[in-house]
Amino acid sequence: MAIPRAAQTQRRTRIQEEKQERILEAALDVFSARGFRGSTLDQIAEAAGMSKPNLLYYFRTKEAIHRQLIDRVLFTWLDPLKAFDADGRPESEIRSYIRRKLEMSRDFPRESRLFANEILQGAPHIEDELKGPLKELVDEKAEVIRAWARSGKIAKCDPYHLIFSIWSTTQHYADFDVQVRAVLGQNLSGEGRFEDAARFLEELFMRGLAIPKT
Amino acid sequence: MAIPRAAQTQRRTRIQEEKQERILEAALDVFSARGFRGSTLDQIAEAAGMSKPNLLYYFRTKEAIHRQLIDRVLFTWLDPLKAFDADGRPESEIRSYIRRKLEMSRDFPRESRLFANEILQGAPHIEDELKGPLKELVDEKAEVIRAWARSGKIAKCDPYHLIFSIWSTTQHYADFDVQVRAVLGQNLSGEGRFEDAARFLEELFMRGLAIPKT
DNA sequence: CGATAATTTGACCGATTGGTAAAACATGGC
DNA sequence: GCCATGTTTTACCAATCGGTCAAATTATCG
Repeated sequence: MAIPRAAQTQRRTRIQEEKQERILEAALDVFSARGFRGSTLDQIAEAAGMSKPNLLYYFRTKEAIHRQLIDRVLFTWLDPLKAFDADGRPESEIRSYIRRKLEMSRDFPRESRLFANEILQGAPHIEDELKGPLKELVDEKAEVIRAWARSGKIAKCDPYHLIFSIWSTTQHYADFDVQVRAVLGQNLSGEGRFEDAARFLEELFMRGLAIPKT
Repeated sequence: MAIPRAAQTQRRTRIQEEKQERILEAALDVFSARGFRGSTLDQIAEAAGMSKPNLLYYFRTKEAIHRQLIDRVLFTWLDPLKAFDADGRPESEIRSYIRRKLEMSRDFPRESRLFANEILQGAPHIEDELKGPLKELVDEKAEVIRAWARSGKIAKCDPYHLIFSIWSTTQHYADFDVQVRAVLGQNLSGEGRFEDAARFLEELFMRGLAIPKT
């Protein structure tokens, strides 16, 4: 009898964990490139090098795979923002936040696109997480930024839109990679584009937030 | 006999044009919300208030509908950038470009999301348009910006990444609308958020591009 | 009116979808 | 060796997919 359906029991053998990891790896490839609805279990199974029923032995449904991926991404996605330190120097905090987000676009483009796909399509699976943990974290950090502005350490600005602009500019290089490459052309679309982007964005935000010298 | 398949002949009656318009309207709703692969002809047909075979009488395939939508969006999407005037004052040109792009996110969010969906999934249908017309236009305008920087009218910066950052920050409010609303919460997520965004972005870019006073 | 062309629809098709059943296979402890 | 547990595969299913077809319906026009 095959009662236990690996996914249901608490993870046991290392074999199970390895297989589940292989599936998630494959699913990340497929989901991030084609969206949830556009992806098929056959594609994921093939990418994971196993049969479809075997895949469904480790995850009960297509949604279960997607859900677990999204949960992971959401968690690691918030990490750089958490590191935002109220006691640090505003300039270096913002600068390193930009750099870290940009590094994530460079090193984890699939995760970024998975998340973007989800939001684009109305975030049907994670609306609660957005309105809950994400909002709370952003609220907290927005207050930090606002305090910096009040005490004259940076220019007065709307902290929420500042955060949005850092998110959008950095994630752009992962989510719109095809467009970026197409526009920059062959000679400029190498990995150096991330260096250029970092330089540009840091200057833009540093100047944009510097206290105007009176 | 039903020889003429409205889509194949040159458009004739006004009825045909109206029906095709209704289909494109409905398809924009569906495609922008669910992506190409995630959308079904039945959904589009229902949204357009007609049967599926009737829909296929006006467009031969699902792809044909999508293609026409994409072509339209691509065209109107380039419009604000085309208006970028080399002879204008840099400050007002950039400022009004930002404003115009932001207005498009506010007034045509579906079009923005349709485009975003396409790019996110690797732009399988429009790679040529990106590498051709889009790249050429951006190259041209990038040269304008570079000239402004050389002649000291704005700060020195990479013009391509400047354009990318304007694209990403403004389109963010359409493509990631759900997230923006969730983070801002009920009280702040009204239409006023576009005003706030405009104020923030204009200041950010104006300060970020201003010549540092020596 | 009648006739011809344009439009709309119900029934249907093969392919693919997410998912299941059950048997075959592997593995490890005794 | 044995049996029990865990894993994988073959065969299959109902539902849905994009799309076709022929018949029914509606406009158009003399």
